[in-house]
Amino acid sequence: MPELADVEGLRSYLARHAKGKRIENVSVHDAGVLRNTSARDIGRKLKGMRFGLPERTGKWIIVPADSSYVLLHFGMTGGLHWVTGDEKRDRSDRLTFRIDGGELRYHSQRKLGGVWLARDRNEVSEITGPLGPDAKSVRKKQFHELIAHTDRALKVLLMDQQRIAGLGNELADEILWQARMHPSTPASELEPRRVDALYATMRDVLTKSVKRGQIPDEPGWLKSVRGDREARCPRCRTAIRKIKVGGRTTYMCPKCQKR
DNA sequence: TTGCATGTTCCGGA
DNA sequence: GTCCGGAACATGCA
Repeated sequence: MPELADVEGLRSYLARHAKGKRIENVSVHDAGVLRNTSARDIGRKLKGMRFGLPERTGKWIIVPADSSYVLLHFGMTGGLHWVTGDEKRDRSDRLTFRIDGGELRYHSQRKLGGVWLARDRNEVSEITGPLGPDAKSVRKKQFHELIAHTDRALKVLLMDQQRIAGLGNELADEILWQARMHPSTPASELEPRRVDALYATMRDVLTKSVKRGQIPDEPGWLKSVRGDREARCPRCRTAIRKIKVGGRTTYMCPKCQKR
C-alpha cells in the first residue's frame, strides 16, 4: 500500500485527527517497529507533547511533536488507524498514541517500516538518508536533469529515492504504462520530448492518485488488473507480461510499451 | 509446501 | 566510484 499517494493520504489522515493534540501516552505493543528508541524512551519523550502539522517527503511522514520529531515509514504494509471507541486492537497494530479524544494506531503487518524519533532537522535527514525532490512537486527542468546522463533503466531511476522521492513499484509501473514506455528503456535513449511526456504523465498519475489516497483501481488503469491471473492490458487487451526490472516484478504491456 | 508481496539496506562481484 | 543481482528483514496469502 504505502507509496507516495498512500502516504500522502496517511499524512492528511494524521493531520485531520491528531494535529494540535496532546499526547497522553504511547503504548508499544511490538517493540520490533522501534528503530532508534525504546518503549520506555518514546513514552518518556513524547508524553505531554503536542503533535504539529505532519509533513511528507517521499514515503516518509515527519510529525513535529513540540521540539522533537516523530518519523513514520510504512514499508510494504502498514498504515494508521484513528480509533475513538473501544475497538479491539488488531494483531498488526504495533504502537498506539493515546491523544485527546482517541487513539492513533500505527499498524504494520510485516514490520518492514518503523518509527523513529529525532531531536532536530539534522537528525531527521540522517534518518531518512539522502532523498531526491519529492515526485509530486519536482519541477520539469529538474526532472530533465535527473533523468539525463545515465543508461540505467527508466523504472530503476523512477524508483531511486535518492533521485526522486516517493515512487514505488506500483506507481512506477502505472506511470510507464500510461506513458507507453518500456520500463527497461535506458534513460539516455529518451529524447527531450519524451522526457516531457513522461513528466506530464507522472504528474497526472500522481494528481489523480493523491486525490484518492491510492492508485485508482479503475478501468483505464494498469492497477485494475494487477494481481489478476491472466491480466490483460486495459487499453488494448493484450496479455500483460510480468518481467523483472531492478529486481522487482514489473507489469507491462508488450504491445503498448515498446522500447 | 512453495513462491510471492506496494520497501530498504547490505554484501559480493563485474 | 558505478551498477547489478541476491539475500535479508517479518508476516500472511494464494
